[in-house]
Amino acid sequence: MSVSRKISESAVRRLSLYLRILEDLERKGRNTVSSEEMSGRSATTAAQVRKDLSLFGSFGKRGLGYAVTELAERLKKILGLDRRWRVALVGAGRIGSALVEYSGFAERGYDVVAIFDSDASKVGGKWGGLCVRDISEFEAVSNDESVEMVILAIPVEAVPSVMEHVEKAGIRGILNFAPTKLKVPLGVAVKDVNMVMELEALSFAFSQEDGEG
Amino acid sequence: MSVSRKISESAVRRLSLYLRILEDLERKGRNTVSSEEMSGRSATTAAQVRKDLSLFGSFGKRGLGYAVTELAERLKKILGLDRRWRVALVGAGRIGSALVEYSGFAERGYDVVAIFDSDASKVGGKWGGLCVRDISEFEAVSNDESVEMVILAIPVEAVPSVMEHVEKAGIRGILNFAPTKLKVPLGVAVKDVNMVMELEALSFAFSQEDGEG
DNA sequence: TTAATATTGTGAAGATTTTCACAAACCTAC
DNA sequence: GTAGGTTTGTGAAAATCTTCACAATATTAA
Repeated sequence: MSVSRKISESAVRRLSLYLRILEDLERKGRNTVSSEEMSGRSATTAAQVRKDLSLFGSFGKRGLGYAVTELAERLKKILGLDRRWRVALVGAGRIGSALVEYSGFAERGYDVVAIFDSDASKVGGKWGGLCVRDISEFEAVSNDESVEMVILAIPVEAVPSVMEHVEKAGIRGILNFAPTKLKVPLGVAVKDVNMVMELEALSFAFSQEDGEG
Repeated sequence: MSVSRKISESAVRRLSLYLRILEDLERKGRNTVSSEEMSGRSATTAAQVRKDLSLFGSFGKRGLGYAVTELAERLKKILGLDRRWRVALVGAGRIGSALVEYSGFAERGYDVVAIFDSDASKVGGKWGGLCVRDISEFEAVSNDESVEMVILAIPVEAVPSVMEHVEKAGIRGILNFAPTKLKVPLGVAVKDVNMVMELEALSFAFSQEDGEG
């Protein structure tokens, strides 16, 4: 089953959501689920659910629906969750702290195996069993530890110098919390998380309402 | 200038990004900027920039480009940033802590004016000048404090009971960090922030690469 | 004033995503 | 085995979003 089609970002996002729904159903002991029910829980349409899934194959049974456990397994595989990922955190600040302590990452297969900072007062400190390393050691350590992805929780000013290390180390996936668009070589995937932007979308929605009617 | 068209989510996201770029240019003392230059800094095309802006009016000068400061002001107004917003934080945990300490919110006009939790050991504690209140006080306090938006940084289990309070208080904007799709009445805007989902998109990108070629 | 150059604003074309609608497939009951 | 009810998978249609391409407009220089 080779997938040569390009899958849209929103489709991937929905797949994540479907997986979460399936895992909930699994906990509740459900065996099968229809696209109709999935759509009800995910703010889409049944047709959308079926179309999304059909991008990767034919997982359901007509007249019956989808086998919860089996579909969950398939989605995990599709999303690359049938293995563990080795992740490095860069930036031992507030956000970094919240992330490292958050169990959700480990549950999903993402293991934080190294933490870096450039602040001398933080380097050497222990964070949940890990020693905070100086950013200058990034290439060496991330190589030793087979780091595959990086979580960037640093201020905008620090981005250029940190990105040099990250590039040199050949990292190909970045979860970026810095409110700036990263310049990365081809083949490196970046996902931006920007909470201010989300709030702006909320106040935009309000402003629109008020401006009309 | 009434805007009856529906503006897409991605367009709003780009507007936020344009604003950030403009503010950077402003700091650097630039007076004008072309759609070409904006596109270079925002991973879109010049045509996209112009189209996005033209949804709200005609802000540029042909042959010259856009006046940096003026356009920034316009965008602020469009995004509802020409005023301050009163925000309540629900959930005095790790994520909540990181958010409250984060200066970016206040800089953009979002003031955290109340903090709530259901954990008795947290209630009464001081958080950056604010007293953590019990969630049962939500309606009363958020009414007194004229809360307009809520940041939900609570575990999934707590969502239903908290949402009851939020609904009753008539809140119309929610920034949701809980990894579940909220059920909200019509007219309530929700933005989801889900870091695990973003990581899943990254590992999906990797898995696709590996599966091909 | 006119020519040369730059850059916007925007219809129209193209691409992508979502929805529709229905044949095909499956289950249950009798 | 057949009828009746359900639900998938998927082409085709509709809707939405992005890119193209160029007339319109502004600036500068002579």
